[in-house]
Amino acid sequence: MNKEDKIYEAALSLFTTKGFHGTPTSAIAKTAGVANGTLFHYFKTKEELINSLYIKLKNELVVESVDGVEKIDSLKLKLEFLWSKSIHWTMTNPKKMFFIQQYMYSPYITSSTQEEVDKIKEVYVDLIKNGISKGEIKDVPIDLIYIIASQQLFGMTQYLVMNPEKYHDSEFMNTAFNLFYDIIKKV
Amino acid sequence: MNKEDKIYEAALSLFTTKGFHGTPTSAIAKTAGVANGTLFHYFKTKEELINSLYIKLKNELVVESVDGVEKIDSLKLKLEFLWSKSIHWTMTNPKKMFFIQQYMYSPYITSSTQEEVDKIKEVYVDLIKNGISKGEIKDVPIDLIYIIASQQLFGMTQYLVMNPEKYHDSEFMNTAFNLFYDIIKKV
Amino acid sequence: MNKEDKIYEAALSLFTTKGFHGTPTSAIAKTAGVANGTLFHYFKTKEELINSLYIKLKNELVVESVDGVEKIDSLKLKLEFLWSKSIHWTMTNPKKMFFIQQYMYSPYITSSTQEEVDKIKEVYVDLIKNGISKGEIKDVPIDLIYIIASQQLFGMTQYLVMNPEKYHDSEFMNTAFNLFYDIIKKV
Amino acid sequence: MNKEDKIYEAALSLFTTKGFHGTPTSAIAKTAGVANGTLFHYFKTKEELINSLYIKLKNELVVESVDGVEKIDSLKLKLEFLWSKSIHWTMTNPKKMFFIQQYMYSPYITSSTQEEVDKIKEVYVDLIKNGISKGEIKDVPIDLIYIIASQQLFGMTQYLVMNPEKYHDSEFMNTAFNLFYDIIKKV
DNA sequence: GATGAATGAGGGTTCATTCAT
DNA sequence: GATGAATGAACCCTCATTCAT
Repeated sequence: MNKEDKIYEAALSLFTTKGFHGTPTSAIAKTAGVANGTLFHYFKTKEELINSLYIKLKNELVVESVDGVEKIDSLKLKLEFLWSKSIHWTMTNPKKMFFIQQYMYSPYITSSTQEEVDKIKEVYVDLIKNGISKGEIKDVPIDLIYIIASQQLFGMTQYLVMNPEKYHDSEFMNTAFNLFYDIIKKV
Repeated sequence: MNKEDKIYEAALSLFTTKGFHGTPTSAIAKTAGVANGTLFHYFKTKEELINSLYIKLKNELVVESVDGVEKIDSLKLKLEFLWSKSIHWTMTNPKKMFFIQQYMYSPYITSSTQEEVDKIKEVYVDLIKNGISKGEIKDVPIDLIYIIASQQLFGMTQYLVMNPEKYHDSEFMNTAFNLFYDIIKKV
Repeated sequence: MNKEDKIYEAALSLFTTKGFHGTPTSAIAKTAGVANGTLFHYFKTKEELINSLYIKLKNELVVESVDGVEKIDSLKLKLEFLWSKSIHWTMTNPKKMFFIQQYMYSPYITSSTQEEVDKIKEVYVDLIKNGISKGEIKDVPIDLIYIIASQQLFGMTQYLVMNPEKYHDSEFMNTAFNLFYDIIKKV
Repeated sequence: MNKEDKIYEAALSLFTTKGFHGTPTSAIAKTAGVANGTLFHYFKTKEELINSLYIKLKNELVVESVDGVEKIDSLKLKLEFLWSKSIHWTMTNPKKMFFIQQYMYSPYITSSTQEEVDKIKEVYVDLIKNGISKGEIKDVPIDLIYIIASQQLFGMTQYLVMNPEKYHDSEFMNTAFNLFYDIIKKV
């Protein structure tokens, strides 16, 4: 792994377990196995590091979830595809999802980062808009749908991380998806 | 107001706007109008302060939401009562709710605090159990229901804080509650 | 015991084990079982407390050692009497002797305290002068004799505190005294 | 001089004149001409600094006193050599000896430091053992001899620091050594 | 690019002392 | 006399960041 990625990895691990201010840059450098100053070659400041990491992970989540969705026709199946891919990513990378949840509303994440991340979510917003215009999704403000859907997804991932055996229980996972889909689908 | 409460108030305001480590204890003391050392007379450490504040607010939310619910019979109405009281508390104390959401998963909140707070949620868990046994709520793991319901409520409060005019739109609020209730009610 | 003495006792115990600056006045008050402010009724400052304690203990050592010496005639026996009484006081009050040794050269003990304590030692100085003029003690500067004799005594008490069984071995104690007396006696 | 040594030098000077707690680390750094943080680059804590300094000085005293002693045959001459070299070191470095005496029994010096320093004294202990077995030194517990001999030496240095002109009075110095040697030599 | 010694501002916390009760 | 809440100056130490190598 190159040094930049080693730094990302160390930062992810330490920020989630010790918090932003509980993690000295020296500890990140040590864990990453690089010199103290090296960190500042790749990231101008500690804040730049956490913001870059945040964007990187959000992107990763979306990119991995979205890959292949265009081949599916039905809206419900598209949503199920995205939902299960997102869940899969979380189960494979629990620390990453935990990081996202933890820093989502933190003051370390700048508004410019928020804006950049907001662009990524367009993929989902378009899908919802489409669903509403086709009458498959409730005609409720898109922001609200988006917020509630993501919160719901986060809730589910939290539950699965605490009860990982359920992840392989396909009956449960089916119920779980419906718990998600029922909120937004038009009756 | 006594000095302890003044410190709580200042801490709430500063922690939500500047973050935990962005808030020097000196700033809290100054805002509270007390001497620096006084803060440490009431709270052994800065971490003890944020944990105490967290417990206090969680308690306040539950106590104020629950007050009066015992007079209601129907489960759905009970839930609506709790839901709207919770929303009401949030709209009246947006900073407090924001604080709770922001620090919920932060490493500053110790596991012993989490345990103490978990006791409070028993009120809700009992209600859900009851609903399940009466066949009014989906027979899904209680933990899951609880997580998803609270996440959903948080999502809604976020939306309302950003769009406060909707709070007085009773049609919207009705839809909103159903968005919540539909997830958990047995079909 | 009255409060002043309780404070002295607590201070002695804490100053020897934790040091002057390692002992908050609050800890002294707590150990003494009095209120924080009470300490400052009896001693204007923390420094006044340690100085008073030092003087008190030095006095106690001399007073208890000297009591009865006037009835003895021979110089050697007078010295043996003082020596064994001093050793006895140390074995009975090891903490007190340890305190004296520890703070003897510390900057917390003011020069005015040193002067006051120096007056006490006149008893011994007179004895030495007398011995020199009678040709029983080496004709060496009195200051030197005094310093060396006390250091030697301190050395012996240290050894006895570490090997308390020797204290009851009268043969050893006899040798020990001669180790002391041989230095100063004229050959 | 390198920065570490500058810090040692400043610490020695300030600790002896102002005491441990009377010396802020900031004052040490300023006197040493380095930045505040630099001190903590070399010594994790203020306590580590004083302990390192203590060990360093004790070592220095022994190393400088012992150098050359192996070329001497007679026990008495060996002792005289060590004694006068120790006195010489003290007269050349009075602050250093004062520091050692002042902190010897202080609670800042940890027991692990004491243990490390105790190893150094083996050189002297071997000499004493040897002397006892050859019948030249009194057959008294070695610990006792060691304690008393060092206390006596300390006493002498104290006297000489207060009366430095005596240091060049060879008759006095001769008497002084005998005052030391008489205690331990077998009659 | 990589290093790590050096920096110094900043912050949490302590604690001797005061004073109203 | 006795209390203990309140004070705020002072201090140890941390740590993001720089820069000469």
